[in-house]
Amino acid sequence: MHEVIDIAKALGDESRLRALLALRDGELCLCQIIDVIGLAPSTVSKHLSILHRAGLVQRRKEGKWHYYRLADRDASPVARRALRWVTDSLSDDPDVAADADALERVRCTDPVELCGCYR
Amino acid sequence: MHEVIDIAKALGDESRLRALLALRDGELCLCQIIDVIGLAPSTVSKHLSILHRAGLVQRRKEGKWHYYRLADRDASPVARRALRWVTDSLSDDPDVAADADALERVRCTDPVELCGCYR
DNA sequence: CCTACAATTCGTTAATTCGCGAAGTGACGG
DNA sequence: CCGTCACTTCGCGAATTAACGAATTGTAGG
Repeated sequence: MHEVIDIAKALGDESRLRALLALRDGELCLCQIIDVIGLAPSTVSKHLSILHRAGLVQRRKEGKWHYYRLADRDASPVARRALRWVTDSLSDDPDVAADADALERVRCTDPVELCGCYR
Repeated sequence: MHEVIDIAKALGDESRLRALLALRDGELCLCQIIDVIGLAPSTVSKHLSILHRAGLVQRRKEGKWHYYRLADRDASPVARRALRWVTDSLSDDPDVAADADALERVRCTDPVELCGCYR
């Protein structure tokens, strides 16, 4: 019961949905997500940690960068199904499409250069 | 996007999940749901209206009774899928099973007698 | 009519949540 | 070491939400 509640709560926020959908095409460093979402680093970090605790997202540290990706394969059946629900439901969403455009630009940028989310 | 958010928010609450699952086996009058959930009538009414606005539940008035049922067939594809997600995910949940037991007793009671939720 | 009853709406309070900036961690590069 | 950078944790206000009881709506029976 609580797993479902945690997942549903995690999905009940626009910023978190946008972050999730941004991860649809592969893992991202937090600063890239910050760039797409456009909120304060601490805020985005918290959102991702909520998604992580709900089992929707996995993290990987590499040096000072923290990479996030959809849990997908490693997720529980309940989480995996929730993930498919949101990604399918929002595949044609205009906001998600706009984020995808922004992401494309972000992906073409040198990661080191990109992490100017603090500047 | 907003449909997904409304649905996810509606599902991110224990009382609402319990109410939804109680409707799994067919429509119920509000007072029956109140009896199962065990919260104040005004609170349960509000929960059901949230589920209704999210498109997860439908209402039907008959005299002074208001019956609720899962939207299922009449729901949008997004809502229908969410409904299947929760009902499947919680099919073995102990709390839901306990509510189902309570419901069985409720269903065997004369509806007129049962609506003593205010007494 | 008038009362009783099912349900909803309203107003309030307590708890949770979202956002931020400031301070703290931990890794890398001089 | 020391500073810098990426990120997280902490602590705070503002906004949202869950719960209740009181008041309101609407239907059915005396």
